[in-house]
Amino acid sequence: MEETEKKEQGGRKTGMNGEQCQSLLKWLGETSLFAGMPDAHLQELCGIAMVVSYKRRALIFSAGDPGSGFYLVMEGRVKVYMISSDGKEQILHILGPGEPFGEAPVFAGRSFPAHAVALDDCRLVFLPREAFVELVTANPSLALNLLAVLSQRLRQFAKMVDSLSLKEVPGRLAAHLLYLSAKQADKDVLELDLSKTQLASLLGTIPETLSRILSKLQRAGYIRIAGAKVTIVDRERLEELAEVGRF
Amino acid sequence: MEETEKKEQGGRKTGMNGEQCQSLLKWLGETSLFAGMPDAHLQELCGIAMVVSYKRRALIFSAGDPGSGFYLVMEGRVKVYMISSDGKEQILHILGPGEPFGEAPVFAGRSFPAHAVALDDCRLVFLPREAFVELVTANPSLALNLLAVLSQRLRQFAKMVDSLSLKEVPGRLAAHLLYLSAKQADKDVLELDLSKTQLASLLGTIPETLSRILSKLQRAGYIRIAGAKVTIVDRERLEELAEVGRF
DNA sequence: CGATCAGTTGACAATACTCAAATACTGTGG
DNA sequence: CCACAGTATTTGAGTATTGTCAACTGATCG
Repeated sequence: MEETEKKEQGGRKTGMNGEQCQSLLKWLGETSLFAGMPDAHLQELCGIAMVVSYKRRALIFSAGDPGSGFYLVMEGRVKVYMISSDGKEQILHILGPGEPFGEAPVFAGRSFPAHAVALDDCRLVFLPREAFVELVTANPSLALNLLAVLSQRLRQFAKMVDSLSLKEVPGRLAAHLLYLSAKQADKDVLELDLSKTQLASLLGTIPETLSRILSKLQRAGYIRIAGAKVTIVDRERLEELAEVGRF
Repeated sequence: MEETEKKEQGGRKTGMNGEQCQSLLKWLGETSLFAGMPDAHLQELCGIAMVVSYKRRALIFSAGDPGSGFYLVMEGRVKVYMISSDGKEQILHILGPGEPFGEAPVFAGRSFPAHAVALDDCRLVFLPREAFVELVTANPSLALNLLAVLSQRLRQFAKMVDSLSLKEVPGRLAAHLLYLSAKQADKDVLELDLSKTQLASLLGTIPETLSRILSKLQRAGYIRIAGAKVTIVDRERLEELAEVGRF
């Protein structure tokens, strides 16, 4: 079946033939969440999994929506964020292939605490709550993987809280640039994977402020900017800045 | 045995006789983490658990310490916090009886991401990692409880990030007062359970700023302050303030 | 080609932090 | 029980960082 059928918010559920199911199984087995799970359990997982597609900018869920399950990113990137009453957004996470999101309502509370939209055209795996909980119950190693993922995320949040309250924007920016640098192959030439407006939201500030601080860092000889390409000129001082948190 | 023996940082391990072990078992069974666990497993748990005492202000662990296990608060309160390079602190959590802390390193990473100190004289249960992981493996319902606790904490953090970046101090303070109000029996007369300095740190600000904003709210007729006692005078407007985030 | 949106820059305002000092509070040793 | 030392809390004056508003440029997309 290549047929697609509409799901509420623009998501499209794709039916699977046997072959597609096989490849899904293989893919699931390679995610950190399901790594090391016996094939038999992966089979079951495939049985309850649905592949859904979202176009760039499509809303995946909103804060307050009942969380009937959670998602795993296959392709594309997803933004999880909150909005203040006057419309300003704070990005909580950007998730890429292999990463799960929306798990919180599966185990605690019953609704999503934040909003999620597709940053690119996306393919996601949706895992419905009940079936998934059964699977966790039957499968301790899955539970341990999950606990590891959530624990890791708690650490990230702790760092985020720390840097929001203890560091000024230049410090947060420096830390983010170094984070990108650590993730990439070319350690000194970074490609910003987000628009500067989105980056501002991730850093808890606004585009104007980010723009000013980027030029300030360039003038001071820390970095060089060319559109979305940022070159680290003086890594030492950038590290110092990320550490101290102020310019 | 009433004997106590020193543990590194001022913690004292208390040996148990059979009767004490029974009461520990009963207590564990009543925590949300271990609620619903069969007695047999609680027995095992008791076998690996150690009760430790910390005096007020004693350091329980520091960021970077290897996490050989995690804790459960029996009596007293514990503060989990981070420190900036210039010595300012940001409180991440205040934990009371029944609440676990330090779980992250058990499942992800190997070291504590934050510091923890006793706010009062405390009794804690310490659960060593290896033994505990085995227990989780053998006991799916424990895993689900744990997942619920971590998910709940993720929600809290999300809110914290949200309010740190999207709301100003008056908004965060208002939200906190309403939170206290919701937790207490007397809905309108609140007893601040933290010193104002500590409350400032929890709200991501400094004592001077908190002090000024408290008086500002009092002058504006939102609340009345008498030492550590805060009376909510105009709940509606306080809710409005917590919502909008600005004064 | 016009329209919308992302990014930049300037002028200004607001919020919160720093530093300093006065006062109140706490706990401890005598 | 008092005196003292060390904290907490409050207030003032000044500063700094960031947010707001507005204008302008340049890119992108129908």
